[in-house]
Amino acid sequence: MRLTDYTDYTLRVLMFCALHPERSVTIAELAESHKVSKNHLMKIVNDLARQGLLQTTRGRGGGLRLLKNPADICIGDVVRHTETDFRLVECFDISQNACTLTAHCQLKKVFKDALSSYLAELDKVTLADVTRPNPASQIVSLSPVIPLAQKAR
Amino acid sequence: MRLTDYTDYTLRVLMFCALHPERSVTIAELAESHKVSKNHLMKIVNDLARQGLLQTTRGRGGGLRLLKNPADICIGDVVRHTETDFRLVECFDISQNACTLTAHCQLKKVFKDALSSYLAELDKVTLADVTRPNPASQIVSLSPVIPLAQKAR
DNA sequence: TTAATAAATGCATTTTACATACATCTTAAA
DNA sequence: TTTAAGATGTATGTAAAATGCATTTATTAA
Repeated sequence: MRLTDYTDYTLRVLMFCALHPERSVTIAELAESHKVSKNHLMKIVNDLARQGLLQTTRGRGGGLRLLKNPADICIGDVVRHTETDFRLVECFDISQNACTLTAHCQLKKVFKDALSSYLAELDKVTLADVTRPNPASQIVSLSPVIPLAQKAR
Repeated sequence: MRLTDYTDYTLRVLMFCALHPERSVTIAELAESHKVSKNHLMKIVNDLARQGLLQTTRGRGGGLRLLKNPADICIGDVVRHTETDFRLVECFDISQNACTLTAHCQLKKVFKDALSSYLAELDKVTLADVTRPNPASQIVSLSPVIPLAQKAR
């Protein structure tokens, strides 16, 4: 039970854009700073653009910009879009339900409730929440940022 | 984001045993009735035995028996054992944390909370709960069970 | 004591989703 | 008109999961 890198990177792209609202961010820049395949990011960015979350402009000086206010972008919704396969137990998929315990099988409901609960938790949080510096992170940022900057080869 | 078949089958094995407390259940029987690889079930059964949930006896007349009361077997605990990879976002794994947004990254906590919430929901339910016939299932069981029985070739 | 039955174990193979790479095209700006 | 950016489609690589195969060990009944 794990989220895909796709979801992970999607959130990072959004966060990065949210942290640089004053300028255009390029895919190349994101790929470099996060050490991810450019091609992979391309698909992610493209999907986000189709969803209306990002504005993309091609050509020199182009790049990405958030189209919505970070406070209006809900993490739960992002994850619902990126995670395509929420199949939890076989009974979920009615078309190939081979469960011979059907009469007794209440697993469906149990896992459905658990998933709802999971997503409900994510729904409480917006992009603004996860990009706003918090007390703990302030401590981290006291240390020089040079090592991190150097990492971005 | 999906559970493995391993988890799915594990729960089915437990349910099947819980539904037949009066006798020994064999792996061959489970494999046939659930249309699953016997080998796969062997590993599952073996793991359950190691966890102390099942008693296994080899040889003629052998098979499986639940060692605990179904009401004492919590679905959340079962899933915690079978799902080995709960990695949600990269930051979860400190050893290879390459997140350059660390100072601002509160994703960790968000997904940790969501996961807790997910498992907490599963913790509310026991094996006894999911094997006890409920009103809805009674309706289902009104229809003849012959088609399902025939399916088990 | 031997044949049959059932689980235990280790290794090999297949499958599948995900990730990555490659190639080509389109758009826009300098 | 060249360069920088994203768009798109296809192909390949990869790792985890699932399955298959072969052998061993334990138990019971004939």
